[in-house]
Amino acid sequence: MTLPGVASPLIDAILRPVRGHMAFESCVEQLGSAIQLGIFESGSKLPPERILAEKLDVSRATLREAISALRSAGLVSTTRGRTGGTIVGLVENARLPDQTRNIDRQEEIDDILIFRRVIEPGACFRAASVPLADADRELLTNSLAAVEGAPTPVDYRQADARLHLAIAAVCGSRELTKSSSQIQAKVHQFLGEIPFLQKNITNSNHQHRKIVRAILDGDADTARFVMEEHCDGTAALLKGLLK
Amino acid sequence: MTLPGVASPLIDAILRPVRGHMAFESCVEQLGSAIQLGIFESGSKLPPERILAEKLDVSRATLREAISALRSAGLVSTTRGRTGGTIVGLVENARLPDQTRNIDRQEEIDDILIFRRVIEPGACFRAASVPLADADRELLTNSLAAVEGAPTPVDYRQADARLHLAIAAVCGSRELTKSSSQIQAKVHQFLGEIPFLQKNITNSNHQHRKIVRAILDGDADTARFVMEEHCDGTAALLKGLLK
DNA sequence: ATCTAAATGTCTAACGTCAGGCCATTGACA
DNA sequence: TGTCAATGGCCTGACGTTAGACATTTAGAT
Repeated sequence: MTLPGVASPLIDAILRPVRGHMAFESCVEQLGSAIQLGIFESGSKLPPERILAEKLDVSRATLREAISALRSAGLVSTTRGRTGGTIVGLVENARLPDQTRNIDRQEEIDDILIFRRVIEPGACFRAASVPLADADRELLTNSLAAVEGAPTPVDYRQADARLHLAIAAVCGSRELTKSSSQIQAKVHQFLGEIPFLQKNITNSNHQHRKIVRAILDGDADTARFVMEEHCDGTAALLKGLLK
Repeated sequence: MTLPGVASPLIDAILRPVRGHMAFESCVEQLGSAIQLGIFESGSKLPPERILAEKLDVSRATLREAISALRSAGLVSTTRGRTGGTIVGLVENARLPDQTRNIDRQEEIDDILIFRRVIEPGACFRAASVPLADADRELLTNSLAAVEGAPTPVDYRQADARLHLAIAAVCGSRELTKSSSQIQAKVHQFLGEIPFLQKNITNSNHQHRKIVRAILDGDADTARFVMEEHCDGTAALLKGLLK
């Protein structure tokens, strides 16, 4: 299935059961986000429909419609037969049917940035305050390395989202992870609409390193403080460039 | 409708649109929680079905089934005619059909307490960091007064939940408010299962006062720190008494 | 060659939900 | 006293979702 790597421990964390109706839309959104955030790596296979349907807690029929939509959008392709399955394509092409009405948009941006400013520093503080399992420590260092080694802007943004998600995931609260994944999906979407600024990346990388180091060292205050600055930086950028 | 007071500014905040299916269950949960948290005060009338259905974004048929369930549970009673409506009954009687399977329960408690420990201190910090409108400041002082003046344990727990929710609400993020209301509903449910300890209440009241004062004074660090202690106190209590 | 396993593809009956209209009841107001 | 407006109560047709059974395709094992 999905190749082992930074992504795979996150899959189970991000694939929370869809709640009831809107089942189709929610599936498209979750799978689409997961693919665009690189939780499912390009070229890898999605789990079999029956398994995926179970994880998302929807019927296979509904899941299939969602996959069909993703296929129309060019995000995945499907083959049949024994080794068949749904393969994640290159993300560059794809554009999910815009769901964003421009009304309320400014409000939505403010909303998510406030929420983020609460969640992410809090998650850093928590992550640094508790003893972490080796797997968690490794997840963090691998995620950090992936961000720093990202060759292209698209890869960078995906790796960045995964790092942030990983920090939430090691806290051990499903609800917290869920909120973080919502946030990453939205922020990722917004970041895709502004130019890629080298200066900002350099700065972010510096902050990422400090955050991960502080978490691994158990320095909760520093982890939280640097994440606050990091969030403020992104917020300023988005507010400035996205009007 | 609902009497003016601390509750009414919160109604619109907590009544977020239900998403699609599970529509019935979600309605029961939202309305039931709102009633048990005292967002709808005892003896007051719910908004007319047509209005409520619109706010919850469900069909009237579905809403009516939910209300019918609440009626069976003894939470509300309904009268017809021009001045008819659905009246909120005394909460003491009621017991929503348990939705909690005892499996996963410990896990659920840990999950929500971790989430709370992130959300609530973060919300305090945020609330103290931004200039608050007069209405917000008043909401906070009124909510605090309601907690301190609560005559019975049930009232106390309701008022407590509302104070916490109010702090989140003044931050101005719908997502944050939503998370907080989820947390309050769960924590309120758990608190209802442990004895009412005067010592703990005295301590909590002291912390509440400090928190609200710090928020109103713009002392973000203090607000956050005291809320951290407050959450830790509740967490310790629940973990100790709820096994 | 043939069989088996693993995956996608397809169909159907039952159910929950929706939108909207109409009916029944009751108090307020002219 | 009679009318009206606001409210809960009820019905119908359409649609999305579910659960499960069954069909098809393909690669490997026998």
